[in-house]
Amino acid sequence: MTPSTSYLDSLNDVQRQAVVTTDGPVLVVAGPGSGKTRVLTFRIAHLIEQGAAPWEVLALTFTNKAAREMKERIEKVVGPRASKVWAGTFHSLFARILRVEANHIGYPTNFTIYDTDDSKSLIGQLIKELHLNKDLYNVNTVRQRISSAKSNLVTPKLYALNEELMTQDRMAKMPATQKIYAAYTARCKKAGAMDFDDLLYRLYELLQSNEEVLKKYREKFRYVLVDEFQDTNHLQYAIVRKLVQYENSPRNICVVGDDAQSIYAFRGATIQNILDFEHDFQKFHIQVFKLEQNYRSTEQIVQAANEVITYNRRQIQKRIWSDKGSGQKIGLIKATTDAEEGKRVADTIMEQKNRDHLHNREIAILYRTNAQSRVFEEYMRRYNIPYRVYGGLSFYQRKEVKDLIGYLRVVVNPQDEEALRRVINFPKRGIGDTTVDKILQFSNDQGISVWEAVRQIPVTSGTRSKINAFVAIIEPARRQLDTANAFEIAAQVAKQSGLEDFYKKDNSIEGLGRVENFESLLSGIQAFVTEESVIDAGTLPDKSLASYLQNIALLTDFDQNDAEQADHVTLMSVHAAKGLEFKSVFVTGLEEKLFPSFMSMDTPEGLDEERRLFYVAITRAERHLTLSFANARYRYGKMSYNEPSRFLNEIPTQHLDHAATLSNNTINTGPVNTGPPAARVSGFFRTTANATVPGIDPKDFKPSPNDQIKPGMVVLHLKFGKGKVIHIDGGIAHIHFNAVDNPDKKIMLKFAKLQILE
DNA sequence: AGGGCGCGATTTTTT
DNA sequence: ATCGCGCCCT
Repeated sequence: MTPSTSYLDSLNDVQRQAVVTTDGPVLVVAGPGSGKTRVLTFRIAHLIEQGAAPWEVLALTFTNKAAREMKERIEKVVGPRASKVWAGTFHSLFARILRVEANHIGYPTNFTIYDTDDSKSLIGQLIKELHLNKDLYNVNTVRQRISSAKSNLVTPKLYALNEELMTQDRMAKMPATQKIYAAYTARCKKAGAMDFDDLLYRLYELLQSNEEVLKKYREKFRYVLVDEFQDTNHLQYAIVRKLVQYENSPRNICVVGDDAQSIYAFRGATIQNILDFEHDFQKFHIQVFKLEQNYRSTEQIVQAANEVITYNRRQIQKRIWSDKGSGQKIGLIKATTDAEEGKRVADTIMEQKNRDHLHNREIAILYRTNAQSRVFEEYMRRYNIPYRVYGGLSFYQRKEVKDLIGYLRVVVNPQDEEALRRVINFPKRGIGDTTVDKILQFSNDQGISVWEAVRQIPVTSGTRSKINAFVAIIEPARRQLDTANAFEIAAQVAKQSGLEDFYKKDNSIEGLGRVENFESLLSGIQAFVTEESVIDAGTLPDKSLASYLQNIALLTDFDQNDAEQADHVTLMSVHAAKGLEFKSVFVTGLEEKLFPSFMSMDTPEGLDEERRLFYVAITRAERHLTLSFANARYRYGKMSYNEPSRFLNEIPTQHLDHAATLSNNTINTGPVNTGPPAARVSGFFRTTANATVPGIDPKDFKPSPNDQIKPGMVVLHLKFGKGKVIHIDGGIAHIHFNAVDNPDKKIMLKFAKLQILE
């Protein structure tokens, strides 16, 4: 049978090579917008068309979204067979394997997945139990150390033997970190719980310790693909290697990545893996394909990106190119304040919507830190532009959601110590910290699970009846685990636990929001039992509570693509924008110490990562790219003044829209007397003109209450000087200033500081 | 057990 | 500014 290979026609030469080279190790270096996902999905489709069984293909991604996208696109080519492909995130696919094999490593197959909060809570508990000084032992720091140890295959034993780590801990005055790590590992195991790192580490352990299982999966996964390879950590690569690197292996491994888009080094990702991959598979005729044609952006944008990235030290040589024509130059907004930046971005969006007929959904505002979103939200509302902010607290991290999930977790796995601690006395039922501590201690002393401790611990009769009240919520639900579906149990627990009433009692605005979340969790569970498809089908093909919990443990907000169709402007951090594209992109807050972040700018590595982040940001744009910065912005409650970002200077001026720059330059002022002196010289962005109106000493300036400002008044503004209020309209004052080039300003009273003169 | 106050730090984030 | 914390007092 000659398989249909017409899908190959839509690929360029390099892409096609990367798709049809199905034997032996392949490294695909894929620049932004170069059709990476296309290559990956077509490659999988091609494998299947060439006779591979779908279930022999393992395709690993980082996000559920990427996995879903990939599956959908494979299905378009090969049909329903696509659902049998093992395509998913590292964590979800490994969890799926562990659900089957966990007993080989001393875990129950219904193990709980601890999220980051659970890990932190347990570490906090251990710091307490080990009588360590919590001023010296910071929970976050310890968790980081443990996480990074696991990601580097360092077990508690190896940790103790590692002089470097132990010395670091001693230097940081936390010499018992290894002890915490060891205790943490034991307690997770005792609770039948794996944290996110464990889903990887325990799989590695399994493959390492059990020849039979290793052989089984080596034979099963004849084709292995890894997306976003630059984001993998050592542990992930170790597992991949374990699966494909062995005697007589066909080594059908294909990794796809872009070193220039590595922006997660801060959480353990290492582009060293790309270099190691080349090295590790060199003698097996590794083939390297570079996808350099960019199908996303115009030349101005692509060339600017190329220039910027040359400032980085180490990189795989490549130069992306585009045949989409020169396109528009890159816009630049120089604002005096963050508020003005917000306004000018909103103005430009209005302009683009009118002139270029852009839809809201084709526009994105990107920033380095989530805190920057506020001003943009403000102006989007003011201009009536629909928008959506991504990031922040995810649905599943909300307290009211975690509370109910906590109960459900105890129902499914009563050994789950973290969930138990969370809910045993919430809503309050008179079981205090002292009692909870006693239970934990009893559990540890007697070597029994926390649940057995709850039931057996000898206590006063008053406490006993309170504990029994709690047991009476859990036990009946447990008895129904095999017969009732997830929703039936959840609805019952929501009532009996008192959680539902607790939240409904609160009539504050936030309280109503919590009720809403609580209910939408319940309806989500209902949807889970009624709907056919679930995100990662195959873990458990049933509607049980256990199955539900497994499904949501690895979900994030991003996966709730409810409003994805809606026509709104997107506001998100640059990190969150990775992998996305928009017709028009605004990269905002381009100031030293913000982007690049002050947290990263003292080391060359940190700065390089910030630059890659900038590279990612600008390559999100298809046609319109606008960069912006403010001379002054509110940060941490005070005004701060920073130089324009060095990254701006790294874009050749020929790509920048000077017309726009000049016409908007009228209010490009330096800081007003206060703030650090402008020390940095080079670079055409350096602000030279000081447009501050002479004769005003900020010390004498006393802003008047904004509600006293009325039309006809003469007011003083720190930057613009004296002006006359023409009229006020919806909180916006139209003021005519005398001393600036662009005299008519619309000023929002909410933000403005104006002093009434007459 | 729980509320309140004062202090300190402040990026990015998937699973 | 704001949030989270830890501690102390009721």
